[in-house]
Amino acid sequence: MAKRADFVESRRSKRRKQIFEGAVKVFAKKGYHSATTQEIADAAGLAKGTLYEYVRDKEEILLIVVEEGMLMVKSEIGKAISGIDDPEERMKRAIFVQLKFAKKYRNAAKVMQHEIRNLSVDGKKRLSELMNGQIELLRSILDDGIKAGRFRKLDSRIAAELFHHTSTFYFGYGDLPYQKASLDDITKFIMDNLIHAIIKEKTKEPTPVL
Amino acid sequence: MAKRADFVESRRSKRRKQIFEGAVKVFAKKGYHSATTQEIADAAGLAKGTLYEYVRDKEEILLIVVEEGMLMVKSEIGKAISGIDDPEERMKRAIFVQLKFAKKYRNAAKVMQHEIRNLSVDGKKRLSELMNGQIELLRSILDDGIKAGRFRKLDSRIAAELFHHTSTFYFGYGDLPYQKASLDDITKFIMDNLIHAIIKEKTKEPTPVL
Amino acid sequence: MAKRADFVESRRSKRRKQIFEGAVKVFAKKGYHSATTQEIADAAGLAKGTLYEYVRDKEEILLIVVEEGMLMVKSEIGKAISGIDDPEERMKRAIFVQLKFAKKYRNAAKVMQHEIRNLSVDGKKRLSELMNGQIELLRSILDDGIKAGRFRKLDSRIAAELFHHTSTFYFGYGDLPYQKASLDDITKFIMDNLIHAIIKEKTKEPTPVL
Amino acid sequence: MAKRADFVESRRSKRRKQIFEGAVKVFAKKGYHSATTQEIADAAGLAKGTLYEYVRDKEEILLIVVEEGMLMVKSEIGKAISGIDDPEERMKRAIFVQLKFAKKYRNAAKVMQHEIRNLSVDGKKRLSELMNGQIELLRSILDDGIKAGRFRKLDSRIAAELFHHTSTFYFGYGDLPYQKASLDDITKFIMDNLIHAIIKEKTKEPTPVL
DNA sequence: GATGAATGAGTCTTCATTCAT
DNA sequence: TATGAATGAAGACTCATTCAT
Repeated sequence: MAKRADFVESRRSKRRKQIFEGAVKVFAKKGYHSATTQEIADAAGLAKGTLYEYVRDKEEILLIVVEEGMLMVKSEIGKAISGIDDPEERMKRAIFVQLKFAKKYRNAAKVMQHEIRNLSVDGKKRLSELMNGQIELLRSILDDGIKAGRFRKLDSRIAAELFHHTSTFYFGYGDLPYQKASLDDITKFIMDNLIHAIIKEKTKEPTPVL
Repeated sequence: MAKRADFVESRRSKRRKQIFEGAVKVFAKKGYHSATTQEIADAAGLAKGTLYEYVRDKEEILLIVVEEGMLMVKSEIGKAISGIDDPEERMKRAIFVQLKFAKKYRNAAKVMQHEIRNLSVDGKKRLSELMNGQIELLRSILDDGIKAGRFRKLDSRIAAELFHHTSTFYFGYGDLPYQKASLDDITKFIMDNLIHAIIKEKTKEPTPVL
Repeated sequence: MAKRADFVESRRSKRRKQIFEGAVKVFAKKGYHSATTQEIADAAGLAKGTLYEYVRDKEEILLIVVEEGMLMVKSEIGKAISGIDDPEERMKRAIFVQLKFAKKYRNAAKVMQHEIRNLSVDGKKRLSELMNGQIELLRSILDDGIKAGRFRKLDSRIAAELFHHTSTFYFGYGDLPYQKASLDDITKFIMDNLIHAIIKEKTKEPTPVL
Repeated sequence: MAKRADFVESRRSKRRKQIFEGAVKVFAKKGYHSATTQEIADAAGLAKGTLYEYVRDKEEILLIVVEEGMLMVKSEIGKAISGIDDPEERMKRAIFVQLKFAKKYRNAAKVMQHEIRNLSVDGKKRLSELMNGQIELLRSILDDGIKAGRFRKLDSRIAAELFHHTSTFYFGYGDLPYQKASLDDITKFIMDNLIHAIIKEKTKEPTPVL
């Protein structure tokens, strides 16, 4: 039994958690570039030097934040749609999870939306796979719905990307003065209306005369 | 005839244009924070000191970029919908202009989407008004369509904000490796499908017998 | 008759006067280093470029201020002591002129006291001669008084330098929060007390008994 | 025993000392404004970044220099007059300490005299208290002497300020070409002559005839 | 002569990263 | 491992001086 190694590993993961939570707070308030490693270390309850024991450089901190956030959403979506068969319901739930996540992890979400572009090429690649996984999940839901004749015949990949993006919009909402709607109103709007973009309307066929 | 003043003014606006174009290039490639004033000056064909003759600080450069971009879109939308009455057509054209703009001024658009949050409170306020104007334009189109019974009865303000945001999504598209769709495909998708989120489906009323 | 040359010369001297007055205002408020040539030009009612028609560089502006100021004091002292014979009276008047000058040209005085050290070696030499002339004037008054048995036998050169410096103290007075005495009180103090440092006291010889 | 805290504190004060000594050298040679932080850091034997670990900004460096200098003089004066009762002797010693200090810390003194005006309002306030303390010390000596009938009845506050200033004159002496007297000669002059400005001359009272 | 736009060298200051303890 | 002092490269901004008009 690799008790020693386990102990080491558990400390590492505890530290990563600390860093994630500290960094989310700081990034959300000041953005990636304006945040200093000192502030992140403080928020994480670590010394600046210690930070660098667990992280190659500042970019890796951003990567931790984004990855950790993605994994959380993905896992929650998985739970939310398991056991559900109806495509429309599955789609709605998947979207709803993203919106719910935005409320709970507003800061991480904000960071994810805005700071991805600050990553290096390598960082983007590493992240791209995660986002791709999430989008493919949405896509599979859409494809099922199309096959079942419940959704419009559309490019499911693009639709998935757009839906994914729409929920990120929701994440950063409120930063600009003109953005005054409540998050709940936006949720409702998306669930009630945007969904029509994909659902095939049941056009009431004119009942035959006679 | 204030010839002198005119000359001075025309030079100022020429310089602002130079700065706009230089800054757009640099911001698009490196983002606001990573761009240096030296790089912007170089791209604008000005000396660093000259830059500061026309701009209070780095933030004002960003503001110029965003404002100029907004004004361009606004003016193009205005032209595109003038003389058109049909709400659906107006809406489609408004969206199409935004998408077209994204192709032409890809860099400015990218900057607008990503760097707004880097503005100071004052800068955000100044910008917020511009964005608000644009959103209100979309909203009025939606309201007309709702009144005419062509659009679903929905919260037109939120719808306008979402549409506005959706087109900005399009702007930054392509930055991440997984984003492989062509811009034309996305345009088509939005025009063909997303529009259903607002259009009231024409349930074919049974034509009256006789 | 060199009319043309005269005209040119009169404009030059008019400009120097403008520069002197503008620079005094600006230097007094901000000090030599913190003053910009733009501010000086503005205060002088000239364009920045025009300033450089009359002045080699910024240092020469300081030189103009200091020289002009010195010449003014010197000329006023000359007038004040002409026709007076009593050494004590002459000394008092010389000092008084310096103090009076300080009230009238407070700004120039402040500048003179503080910014001389900012001059280049050449500038210092040029100025040093002027100050030296003023000190020698005081010294000659002191020497006369010593010869006449009215002043203590002291190193008249050092005494002159110290008196000269004492009045410059007066110039900058009030800049620091603790300096609360009125200028008039200080004048009175110097005239009434400091003068005893040089005057030979008439020790009342005990009148012989009988 | 707070050994750790002590160690930290001792390093801080060691660094402040280094900065004080480096800055004094540089300021004395070039003045506050012309000195660069790089030069100061070099003179202090620190990296530029390290400088800013111990100092908020350039102004604080000046403040350190002036404060440290003041404290040194104050402490030396205290030692010099302790145990002495005769007012004239106390006054002479106080002055002498200032003069002696000028020889030993010529550079610091020069800086103190010239650069105080470059301080911000806050800096001036902070410093003003220190100078005030020193002046009040001189004043108390003067007041004692007046009460004892040894000094002329004069405004002791103004006298203290003037004496304080007179010794600062001595500090910067030698900068201008015309200033050729030796420091020792000036010391002698002040001790022998300037003191008469305050001392009440002993008019030999006729000894009562029995 | 007068002007003020243009220039770029020069400065302060910040902050990611290293490393001795 | 943990720490935080030390480092210096990098960047925003200023301003004396020049020069085309």
